[in-house]
Amino acid sequence: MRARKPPTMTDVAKRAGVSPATVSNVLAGRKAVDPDLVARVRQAAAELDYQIDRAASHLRGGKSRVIGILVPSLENTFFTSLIAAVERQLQEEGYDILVASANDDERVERRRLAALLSWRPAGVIIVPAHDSFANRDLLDAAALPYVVLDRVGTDLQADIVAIDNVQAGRDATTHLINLGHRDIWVVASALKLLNIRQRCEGVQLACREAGVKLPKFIEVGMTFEAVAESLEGQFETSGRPSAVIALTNFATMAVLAAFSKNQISVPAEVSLVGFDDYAWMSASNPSITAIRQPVNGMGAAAWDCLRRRIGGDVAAPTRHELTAHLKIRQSTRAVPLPIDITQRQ
Amino acid sequence: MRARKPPTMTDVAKRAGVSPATVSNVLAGRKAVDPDLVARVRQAAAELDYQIDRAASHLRGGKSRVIGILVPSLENTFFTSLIAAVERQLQEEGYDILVASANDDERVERRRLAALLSWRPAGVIIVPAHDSFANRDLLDAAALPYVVLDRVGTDLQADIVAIDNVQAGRDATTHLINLGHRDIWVVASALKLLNIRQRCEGVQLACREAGVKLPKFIEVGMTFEAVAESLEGQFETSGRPSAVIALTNFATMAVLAAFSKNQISVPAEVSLVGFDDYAWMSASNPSITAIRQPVNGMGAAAWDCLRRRIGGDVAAPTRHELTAHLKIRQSTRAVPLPIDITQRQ
DNA sequence: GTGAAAGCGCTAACAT
DNA sequence: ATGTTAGCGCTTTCAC
Repeated sequence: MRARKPPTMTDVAKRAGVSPATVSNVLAGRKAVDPDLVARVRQAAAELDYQIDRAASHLRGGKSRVIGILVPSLENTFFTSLIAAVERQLQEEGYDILVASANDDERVERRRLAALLSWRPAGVIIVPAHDSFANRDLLDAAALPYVVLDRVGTDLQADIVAIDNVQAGRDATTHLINLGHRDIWVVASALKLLNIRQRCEGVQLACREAGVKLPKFIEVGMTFEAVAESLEGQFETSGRPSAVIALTNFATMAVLAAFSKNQISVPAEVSLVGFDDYAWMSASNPSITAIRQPVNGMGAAAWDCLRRRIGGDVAAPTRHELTAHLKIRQSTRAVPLPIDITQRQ
Repeated sequence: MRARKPPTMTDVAKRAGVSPATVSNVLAGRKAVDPDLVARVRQAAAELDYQIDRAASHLRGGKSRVIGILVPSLENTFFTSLIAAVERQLQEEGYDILVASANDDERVERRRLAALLSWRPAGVIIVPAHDSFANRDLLDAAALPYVVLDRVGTDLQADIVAIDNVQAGRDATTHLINLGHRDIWVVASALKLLNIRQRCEGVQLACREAGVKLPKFIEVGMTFEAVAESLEGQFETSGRPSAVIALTNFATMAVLAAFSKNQISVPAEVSLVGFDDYAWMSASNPSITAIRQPVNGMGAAAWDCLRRRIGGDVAAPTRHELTAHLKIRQSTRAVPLPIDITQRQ
């Protein structure tokens, strides 16, 4: 199971009766080579099951064909879907991906990023653990192309791919307002992340546009238990909302769990708009109305941008903003009672 | 954003006034070095933000500190959780992971595997796309350690980490039988995968042990629509079961969706045991009784095994079989009517 | 169009 | 204990 060393380019060259340089040229298709030699080289390579050593190729050539991908967590489907989308694109062009998780911790992120960089990848795609993105200095120092996904500070001088979070928040809210909801709660694990704040902004915007009172924003923590507790506390002090917007896929699950625990029925008693669109949301009963982020589009856009940079594009950093779309299902419905117009503010 | 080259070991050596070899020894902690020089080297490295070039290190040293991970799909949470578990272990020991998806296609798997191997990783962890695992020849030819996860043929001469699928199927079934269920359907996207067949075996075993009639096994396809159609067809010809066991997490979702579409209430009308335990299953209403695979344990076992091999262990291939545990929630409940004893066979 | 030779950044053997 | 040297497998001038 160990020991036997893979054939080298020199082995192939000997077998084909040519020089290593020619083998290199044939296999990389870099220079014009006599068709006869091409055939001999290809056959020798096939016979030996030759596979180029990418590390050596990289070392000498300075070009690597690996991309580093660093995400805050590999336990969150949103990030792994992003990785899936990127991998789908990359592999077609002969690239591979080094994947690492920051485990939601900026110090871990720094360590993992350094590790990825030590492979001298052709580029990096990163979803920062925090939107301050303190570790970008490593990327800048490494002087390689990178794309920042999803969580992004405003003033970042870098290529960015994100969704229009304000619009996403606005669409969700407008949908609920159109259904007659006036008492909306907005729930997120943490309100400090920029993309979450932007979603909140969109919510407020929609309310102001409709002349509806602003919703309550609730930060609920990172575990199902914490979320249930927060919400139960809110129920006691403020009664119950007519609708809830959950701003992440985790929040969506946690709110559902809390409702289920408190025997609050969706959508009969409370409507729910979730975030991110995953299979379980359509399987769930009721199926969940959700804001669907274009994960594939984001992955494709990131790679598109990165490839251009690797190719030498030196244009100013770009910001790709994709649009999230509301997928309406069963978890939202019109408020059953006539709207009390005096509630408007 | 490009151009600037990272400092090399020679740069560090010059700055510290020592030889490159000493820098190497200090940084790798391989040989005893004078504390004074150690300090100088470390400082020089820090000042230059030196990061070792792992490709070069690998080329020269023959040891790589990358592990290739190949899974059938990156869209399935089960596989990405496995990756997360492995990454968590690996990174602590300075390893990184190259990740690739076979996209459920053996030919793609072959290409991706070849790509991973061309990095000459220290080892490979693979969940084969099919349990025939035709592509293992590539791995054997590469003569490097690898661990096969989850989907495994019986006679495989390799290190294997899997769960006891028979036991898992048996536990699910026994639970239902104990609740009085006698008319059980077993649902899977595809019945040909070995681990699925083993789960089915466990189901039959439990039935025979309890003297209960064997369940109906239904292959339902890979999309929600296909699953709903299959099940609806079965309802027409065979009526409805009192309980369903879904043998994968996808099947679990799809069955739920089909029930929801046909307004079949869980668990009032039908009990449901799902497979794999994910957050949404506890958030769902009703929460889903499920067979929980020890994903972290599997990842840890795989790395444990692989690391030993990398370290030179040449013992005979081992098979690590972990146990899946039934997590009982709300989607299963006792049949409401007294059991008709005449139904027993 | 092809080959010879140099060298990418590092580590392991050897010499000091 | 440290430095010198050679060379991992490849690509890239530069001769021919």
